Amino acid sequence: MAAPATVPCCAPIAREPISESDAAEAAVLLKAVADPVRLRLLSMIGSHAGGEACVCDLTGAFDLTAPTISHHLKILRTAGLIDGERRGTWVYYRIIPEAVNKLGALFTPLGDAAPVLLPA
Amino acid sequence: MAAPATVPCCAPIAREPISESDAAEAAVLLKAVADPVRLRLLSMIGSHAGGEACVCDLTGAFDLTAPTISHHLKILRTAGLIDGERRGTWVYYRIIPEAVNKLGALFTPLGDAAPVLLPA
DNA sequence: CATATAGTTCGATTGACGTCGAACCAAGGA
DNA sequence: TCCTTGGTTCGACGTCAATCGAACTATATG
Repeated sequence: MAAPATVPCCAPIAREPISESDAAEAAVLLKAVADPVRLRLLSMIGSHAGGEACVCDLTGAFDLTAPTISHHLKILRTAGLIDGERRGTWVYYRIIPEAVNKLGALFTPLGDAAPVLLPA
Repeated sequence: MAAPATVPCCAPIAREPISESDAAEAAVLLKAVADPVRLRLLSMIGSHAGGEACVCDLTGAFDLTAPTISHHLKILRTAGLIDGERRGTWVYYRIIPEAVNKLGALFTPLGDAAPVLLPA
């Protein structure tokens, strides 16, 4: 049998030294997520029914003012982790799965994380 | 046959809202890794022959002074991502696989990342 | 003991980040 | 048209974080 070309050993980051530019790129994504509020926002958006959440669904969960929540959402959006769309009175945010997968791929052995994120 | 109890859909963080305390805990880990220098340090340590790297192997790769590298290593160590040990003249750092796996588990679908990190 | 080398700790500086209040824009009724 | 509600942008403030030079600790060696 064909021996596996690469032994499935460690997380990609622990297999070979990450390049300077890859590190910079990954750090942007990680910085966006390295905050308790943004982590919860991301999680609340991703796990909300229909795959999207209105800002009004989010603010209530925090002891923070609306501008602050908006600020954090903007950071997540700028990093490419979420996308927002206005429909009538409300603004709805949705997760961008590829960006989340990029994060997982950094630290997870056996690279191929399931490409599925939304059932259809 | 028994249907899978949970459909392997999305990253854990996108399956259900992360708790406030879990978010805080994860953010500590993520903050430690959300820096290009520390990301590269972690990667260089993890991918170095023997699973450990001397500080002297690391400093040369950066345009930073020794105190700064030491500072970043301390942050990684405090976060529980690496461990350091002095042997004679040099100090050797090693990755703590469980911590890295925790990071991967946050963003990777199908939870069970391979438990293997070092061949033995 | 003196000296050299490897790393860390300390103190200071500079820039980035999280937060808020106030002002502003967008949409939907009276 | 005016008012209300939902969100964002702006400006400012306080805190934290990255970096450096200088001083310090630890080990080895002459």
